[in-house]
Amino acid sequence: MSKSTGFYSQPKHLVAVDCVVFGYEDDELKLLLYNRDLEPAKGSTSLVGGFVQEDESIEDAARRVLLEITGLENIFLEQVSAFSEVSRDLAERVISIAFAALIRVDEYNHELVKKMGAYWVPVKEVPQLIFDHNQMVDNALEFLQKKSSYDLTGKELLPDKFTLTELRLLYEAIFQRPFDPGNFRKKILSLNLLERLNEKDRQSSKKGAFYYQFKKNEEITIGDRIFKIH
Amino acid sequence: MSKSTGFYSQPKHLVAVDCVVFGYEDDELKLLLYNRDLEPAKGSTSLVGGFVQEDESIEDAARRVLLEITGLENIFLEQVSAFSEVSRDLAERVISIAFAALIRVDEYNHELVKKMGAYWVPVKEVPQLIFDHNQMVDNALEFLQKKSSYDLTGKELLPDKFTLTELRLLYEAIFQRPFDPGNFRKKILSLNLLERLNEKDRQSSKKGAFYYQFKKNEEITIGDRIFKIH
DNA sequence: CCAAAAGTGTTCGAACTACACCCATGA
DNA sequence: TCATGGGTGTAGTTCGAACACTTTTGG
Repeated sequence: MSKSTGFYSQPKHLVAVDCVVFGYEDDELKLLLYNRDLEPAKGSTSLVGGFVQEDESIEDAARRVLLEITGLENIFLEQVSAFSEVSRDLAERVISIAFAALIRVDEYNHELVKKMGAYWVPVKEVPQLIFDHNQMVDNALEFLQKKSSYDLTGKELLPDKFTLTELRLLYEAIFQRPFDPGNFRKKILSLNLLERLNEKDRQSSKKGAFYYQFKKNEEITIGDRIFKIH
Repeated sequence: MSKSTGFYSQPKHLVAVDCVVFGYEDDELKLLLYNRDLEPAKGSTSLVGGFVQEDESIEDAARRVLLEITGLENIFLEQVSAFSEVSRDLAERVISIAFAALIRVDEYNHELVKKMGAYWVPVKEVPQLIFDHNQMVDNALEFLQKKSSYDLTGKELLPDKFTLTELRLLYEAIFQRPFDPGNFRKKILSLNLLERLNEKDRQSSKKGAFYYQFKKNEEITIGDRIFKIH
C-alpha cells in the first residue's frame, strides 16, 4: 500500500466516480448502462464511471466521463453519495462517489453512445449490476424524487417544448405512481414557471394540447415542496 | 504522483473525513471545533477530521475520529457530501467527505474533549474556518434542517427526558426561527412518537412542565415532512 | 355523432395559522 | 394576587383529493 510521498504521511486511495444517468423516452424513465470492458467482472453490467485524475475534481471527472460517453457538455449533475466499503470492488480498494445525471434524449449523440457500447434500460428493468451499483441506482432515484419534489424537473429531461400531459407522464415515471391530470395541471400552472406557446401538439389527441416551455430567467427555488399531488 | 501499483493503473489520492459535530446546550445549537495541530495552517480553526486508512470505510473513519475526540460510540452520523477541488487543501491534494454528527452533551466525555483541544462554538458565531470547512458547515446545517423536517430530531441531541418547550427551543435553534408554542405542541403530540412521563420539570416555570421521552421501538419514518409550523 | 384527451370547476376534508383563553403555582 | 410559562380550544384559511363536467375535433 502506498503511503503518501507528499506533505501528509497517510495512505492514498483509488477514487472513482459512477454516474447514474437518467433519460426519458417512450414515456419511461431509463438508465444508461454499459458492459464493463475491463477486469474484474469484464462484460458484466455497470454504471458509467471512471477514475478521478490528479488535476480534476470529482465533478470534473463525472463531466469528463459523461462527455466521453454522450458527447454532451453542461449536463445536470449532482452528487448522490460516496461508497467506500473496503471490499466493494473485487480487484482493489476503490472509493467511489455516485452522481445522478439527467440527459435529454433529443440532445445526446446517439452514435457515440452506441460506439461506446452504452445502452438505455428502463429503470423498472434494471438488471443485477456490478459491485454496489444497484444501491447507487436506488439512492440516485430517491435523489431524483426529492429533487423533483422541490424543483420542477423537466427542463433537464424533456425537450424545449412539451405538453402538460408529457410533463405529467414524466412525473409519473419518476414517482412510479399516477397523478390526477386536472390537479397536476392546476398545480404546475400555479407555480408560474411555464409559459404557453401558441402551438399545439396534435399527435396524441384530437383536440390538441398546447405546448409549454420553461420561462427564461426563472431560477426560482421553491421554498416548499411542490408535490403532494395524487 | 503515485500511480497505483495494484490492479488498476490509476492515480491515488489522500482521502479524509471532516465531521460537522452538532451539539445542543444552553438553548443553542453548537459546533465542535478545534485548533489544527498540524501544518499547514497549524493553529487555525477547523472541523474535526482525519485521514481514511486502508482498512476502513469512510463511515468507519468518521466514527473513529469521533470516538477519539468525544469518547462516544454509536453517534448519529451521516454523509453530507464530498469536497474535491484540487487545491482545497493548501499542502497537498486531499479529497474530503463531510459528515454531519449529532452529539448529546450530557453523554460525551468532557475531559477528553478538553484534552483533545476541542471546544463548542454556537453555530451563529462560527468563525472563519480552514479550507472549505465553512461550506461544509453550511451544507451540514441544511442537512440537519432537512432531516429535522422529516424525522423529529431530538433523540440525537436532547437528554432522554425533556419537556416540549425544550424540544421546541431545539427546533427553533435548528431552523433559526420561532415556532408557535401551542401549534408546535399539538403537532408533535399528534405524531404519537413521544410518551409523557409522570414527572415534571420545575425549573423553568411555576406550573411545571411534563417530561416526555421517545417511545421505544418507534422507528417510524414519517412519509411526509413534519414541519411547516410557524 | 361519438370517443378520447384537453382543460375547467366544485366540493370536501385535512392541516396549518393566529390568537384567545384557562391552568397552576412560586414569589 | 399576579406574573409567568404550561397547556387547550377555536375560527379562518389554504391546499390537496376526488371527481363531475365542458371543450374540441378526427374518425
